[in-house]
This record gives sequence, structure tokens and C-alpha cells, in this order.
Amino acid sequence: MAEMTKNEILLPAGGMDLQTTLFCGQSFSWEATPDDAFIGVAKRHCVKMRQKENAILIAKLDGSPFSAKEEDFWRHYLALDFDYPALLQKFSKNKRLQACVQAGPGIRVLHQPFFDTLLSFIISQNNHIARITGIVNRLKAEFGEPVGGGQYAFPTPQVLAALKPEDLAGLRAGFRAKYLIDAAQKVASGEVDEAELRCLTDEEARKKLTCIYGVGAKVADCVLLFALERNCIAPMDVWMKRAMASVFPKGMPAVAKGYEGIAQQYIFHWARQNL
DNA sequence: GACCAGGCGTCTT
DNA sequence: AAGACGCATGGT
Repeated sequence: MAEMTKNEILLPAGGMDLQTTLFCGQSFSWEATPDDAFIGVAKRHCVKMRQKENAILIAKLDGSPFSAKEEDFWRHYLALDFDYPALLQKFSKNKRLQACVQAGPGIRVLHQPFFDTLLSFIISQNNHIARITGIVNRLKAEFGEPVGGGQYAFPTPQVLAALKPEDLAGLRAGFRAKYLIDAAQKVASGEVDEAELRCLTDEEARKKLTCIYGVGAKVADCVLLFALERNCIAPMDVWMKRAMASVFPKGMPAVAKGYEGIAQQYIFHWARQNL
């Protein structure tokens, strides 16, 4: 019996680097601890993760054991159930793709919860990472359920849908407050439904998402890529055209500092078009 | 004090 | 279809 319960799980990392993956701009749900670990919440489970060479050590903050299902959840969240090295191997011929890989060889595209991702990337528009993280943290602390360890889950669509923009003043999200509420209302009403989105084509899903006030092509594509698992098929045309000038300034082959995450997403964009 | 930030909606051409 | 502009806020 005792050998069946695991208070910690150790997942082979397959070359993944936790630090760069969590802080490259695809997720705003993690915080680094002084002892070089990372604390975050997904699916109302609060965990502390740590890199142990080529493996990831994960423990729940409440110390309770992992079920097999939970172990699978985190393996999938971290994209450790995907043969990433094999994918990256395919890019060695293309100079730009190679530069993207070299800029962040340990970056993995995560599989994040749908509503959390939608809220996060609405907040991200015309914004920068430090402030996005602050707004996300305040949103969780003020309207999300506490999950122990001083951590909070993202608010539910139902809770957020009942609020007015002025109720979100404390978040200092500015004009984005009304967008967050419209997103929550459309999800709560079922007008935007995760299961349905997963059945639609990329174009249909994108069109559905952009019905939400404040959700355009960029935010929709981030939700498609980071939450709806269109890993190798995410369209990011609009965004990529704009972002490439930043990723490769003056046509330089090397990826600009701070854009390693976008570069990694460019790989997936390219993979969708060409593989 | 400008200027900017991993957009979007709206109003012009 | 494509371009200009305002938007709220906080970091640099």
C-alpha cells in the first residue's frame, strides 16, 4: 500500500529546462522561490516543482500523494509526454529554426488550462510580462479560491461573469477589465465552450474566440496554442509577421535576448506550415 | 517626463 | 483592405 502512494513524483525532463519554460512568456502562473523551485497552480492543484538535472521533481504543497491521474496531468502540462527532441531535430537544416532552437533549447510549449489561458492573454495585450504577472496574481488573489500555501486558483467563469468592470479596479488592468468580464460571461453561458472549440477547425475556433470583446487574432492564437493543444497546427500568422522583426532584429540570424519564447513558438508555427 | 509594452476596437481613407 | 489612433497602467 505504502509503495503505491507517491508524495513526490520525478518525471524525466527530456532536455526541458523548467526556468526558461515557465518564464518565457507563455504562462504567468508561476513564481520562483528562494530555493530555486517554482510554485504554481493548475486545476486547483498547487505544486512545487524543481529541476533535478534531467528530471523534474514535483510535490504538492499540501504534501498529499499523487494519483496516477494527477501524475499524468502534470506530465502532460509540462509536455513531457511528447517527443520534443525528435521535433527539434527536424529543424537543423533551416538556419532561422536552428537559431530559434539554440536560443531556448530547453523551452517546451506547455498545455495550460483553457480559461486560465484565456484570461492571461487578454491581460497580456499591449502589456509586458512583469505587469501581466502582477495583474494575474491580483486577479487570482482577489477572486480565485485559495488552494493552500498562500496560493489561489484562477477565478471561475461564473464568479467573474457576475462582476462589473469597476469591481476589477483593484487589479489595475485598465481597459482590459471589461474584456475579462465579457470572456467570463461567454464561457459561463456556454457561448464559448472548451469542448466545442476542441472539435472545431482552427479557423472556426479562432472565429469563435474572437467573438469575445477584446479577443483578437493574437490572443485567440495564444489560446489555441497554449491551451487547446494545436501544438503543431496553431496559426499565428498575424502575430508572427509582427513579432519576427523583434525576434530577428535587422535580419540577424540570432534570436534577440528576451524573445526566446516567441522564437520557440515560431518553430511550432513553421512546423504547422511545413511538416 | 517621455516612451514603451508579445493588441484590439473603432474610425478613417 | 489598410492605416491611424486611443486606450489604462506601470516599468525603464
